[in-house]
Amino acid sequence: MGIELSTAKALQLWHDVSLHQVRDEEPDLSVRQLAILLTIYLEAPPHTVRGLAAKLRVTKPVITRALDSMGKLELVSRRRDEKDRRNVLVQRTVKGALYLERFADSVGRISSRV
Amino acid sequence: MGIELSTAKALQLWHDVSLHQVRDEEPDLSVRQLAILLTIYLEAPPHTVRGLAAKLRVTKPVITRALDSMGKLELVSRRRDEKDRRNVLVQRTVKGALYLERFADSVGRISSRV
DNA sequence: GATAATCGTTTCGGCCCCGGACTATTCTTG
DNA sequence: CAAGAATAGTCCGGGGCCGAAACGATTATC
Repeated sequence: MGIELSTAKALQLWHDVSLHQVRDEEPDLSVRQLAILLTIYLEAPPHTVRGLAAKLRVTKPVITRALDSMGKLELVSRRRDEKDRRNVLVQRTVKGALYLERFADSVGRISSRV
Repeated sequence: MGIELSTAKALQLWHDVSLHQVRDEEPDLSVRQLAILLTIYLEAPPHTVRGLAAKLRVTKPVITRALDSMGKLELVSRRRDEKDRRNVLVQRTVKGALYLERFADSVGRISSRV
């Protein structure tokens, strides 16, 4: 019921988007960072370090470091959970939403040409 | 005409594919490496270091290093151009073709669920 | 209240990538 | 044939990311 992307078109789309991403001097996110960012913005909160690590099947420091670097770019923010102060709640930001909006727009534009 | 990917579906597709890519510990390619690999396989040869660097708007060492690491994985190979021995011709390999085929298949499978 | 479990972070040594500058080789030009 | 241009590779100091392990803070268990 989905998009029905043929093999050739899938590769062409990935090629064009990757090229666009590499060329653009946007803050270059790694595959892992982008996966984390998209999970935070597309899946229902709350998001914790441990939960993200389990979902991506990576170790906790990977999440901590990615949140550090994306936090510097203000794409995400952190807040202590007051109910259980061991937890950190990862939160969305305006800049992060705009970043993904731009990204989705460029994918959409490119896909209409593939 | 193209694929007509809506903004929401574009993000969902990228999320699912990135997640799949991060989880599967396939030889982990960076965004740049994947862009180079796709360019080699989708655009018409010949491919030289200088040409790839210009197309991606990165420096030459980036291409050399990426070819080194992807060469170790046997995803691409290099050959001297006998017509002009200053040039190196980047060539496709069976493993590289299979790698991209698997990648495209997973994108196709995921897109049909988005 | 003492002990154990949980959570996020930090530390550690190692590895890879970055771009600018430089080198070696191979044409091209005059 | 000599001088310069073009090409790919290498070197260098800097920086980021990696997983395992140790750590401090907090909560749960008994």
